[in-house]
Amino acid sequence: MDKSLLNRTPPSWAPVRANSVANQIVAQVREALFAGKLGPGDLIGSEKELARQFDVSRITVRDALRTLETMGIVEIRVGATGGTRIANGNLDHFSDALAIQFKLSGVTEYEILDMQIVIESTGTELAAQNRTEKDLERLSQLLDEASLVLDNPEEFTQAGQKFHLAIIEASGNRALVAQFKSLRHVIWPRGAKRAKREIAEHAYEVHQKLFTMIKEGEAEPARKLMVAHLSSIRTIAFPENNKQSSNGPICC
Amino acid sequence: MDKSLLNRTPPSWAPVRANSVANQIVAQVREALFAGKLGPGDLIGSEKELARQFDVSRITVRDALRTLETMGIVEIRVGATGGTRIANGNLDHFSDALAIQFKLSGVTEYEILDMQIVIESTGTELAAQNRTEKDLERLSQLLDEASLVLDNPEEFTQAGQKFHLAIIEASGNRALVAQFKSLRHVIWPRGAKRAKREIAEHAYEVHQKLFTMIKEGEAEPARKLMVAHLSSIRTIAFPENNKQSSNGPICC
DNA sequence: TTGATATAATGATATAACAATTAGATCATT
DNA sequence: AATGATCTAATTGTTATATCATTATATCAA
Repeated sequence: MDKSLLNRTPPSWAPVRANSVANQIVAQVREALFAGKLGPGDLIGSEKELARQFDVSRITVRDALRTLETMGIVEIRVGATGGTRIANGNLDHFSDALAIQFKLSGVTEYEILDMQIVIESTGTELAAQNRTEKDLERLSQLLDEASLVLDNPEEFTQAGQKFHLAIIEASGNRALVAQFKSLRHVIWPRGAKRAKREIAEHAYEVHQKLFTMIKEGEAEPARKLMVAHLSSIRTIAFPENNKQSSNGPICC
Repeated sequence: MDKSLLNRTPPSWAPVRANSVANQIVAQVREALFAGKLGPGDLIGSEKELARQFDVSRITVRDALRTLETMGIVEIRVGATGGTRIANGNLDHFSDALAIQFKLSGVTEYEILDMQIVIESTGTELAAQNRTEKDLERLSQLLDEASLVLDNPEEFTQAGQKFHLAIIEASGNRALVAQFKSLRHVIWPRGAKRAKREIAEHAYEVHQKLFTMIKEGEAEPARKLMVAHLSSIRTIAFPENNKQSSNGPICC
């Protein structure tokens, strides 16, 4: 990296902010990452060093680093031996970002609910095909935990969510997990809807069946059961608008 | 927003950076957005105003704004009547962010390709169910455009991608559109793969069939054809690794 | 009415300084 | 020698002040 790489006199027609010095630094680090010149854990340098290398002020470097940090490209640590390093991937950042865009774009709850059914049923099908022994252990453990809190609506709901996530993770597709997480926050934003005892028992039974199907590799039955399960949850969570999705039935 | 909302003396056990003043400002704006107190287009204020409101320096405000901007929550404009506003959703920027995270996380091409097939086949199915007359017009128009550039690999590829996007948009589910877009350029960053004449003709025929099925509401056939179509594209684009996805067949 | 110009608001960048945090070195004590 | 306290240097976090570049609006002249 060298200051000579910075274009201090960009074409006049270009927007200002896109060509800011800070953004040029961001672009350079990004490109170095995709070119394989930088990888997770690599030290980029301290703010002072970078300011000297690029021949810009610390403020400008900070702007760039803040952007890179928010993108999840770098991690910043304070103190001695601190500084900026290439981050390890964290897909949760992306899920958060996508969730924000849903909010800003005015995507409705129904659209998201429909997508949840799509993603989660697919994940269930894949889980039945690809689950490892470790996945099964995890699912079994979560089932046990849930069985202990059947009378505690809040904790049971939480345990149930963990179970659902564990199923998706058992699919073996991290891209799918990332998309799933981006949709997850929507259903229970208020943490309000709580499962009463009888409802919890029913959900627990379904979870047990799902576990068996996934264990036995019964992909299509597992998928169908998950679709029914989620539709049932939707009915409980959104009783006021129990009409079918405006888009008609989703798959199957 | 008021400076009294900033916690200047956080618990000593908490990590430093998470409690930085700048990050507290970020959190406040974010929460205001999700609480509905702020919406797209709302003016947050200028750096100077915000610095006064929060009783912090301009630099600190800038740090926060830069983060919010990278998150896609705000848009910043320079000049008179400039300042920071809550952004409109922009999903296209995210493929970049997602591609970076996939890269850093070591997510494989296969996981991404599988996910693309899931999203796109589902979108096709929904399009056959929910497409409007306007959607059909758009699709028809794009078909016509593609037919004119069968001999121009680059333009045909571009037209084809537009057609695929239009199908997804015809699904009527913006969350699905968002997820589609987020995966879209992850693998083909430069629109590199080009279709030769015979391949283009075949793709064009498939697109025509897809159009007819979507028009006639034949959801399941349309889905299956799209899966086959994408698998075919994958074979062309990734001939070296034509083995089946490590996770086994996806759905259907 | 139109077009050029001045003005004021705003972000972008620079410089200097101090505060808070952190890892590692140093040193005293047992 | 081991241990714990303390010091030190490096680094990010924050503040203050100033200047430059950009941009919408107002003003004014033709």
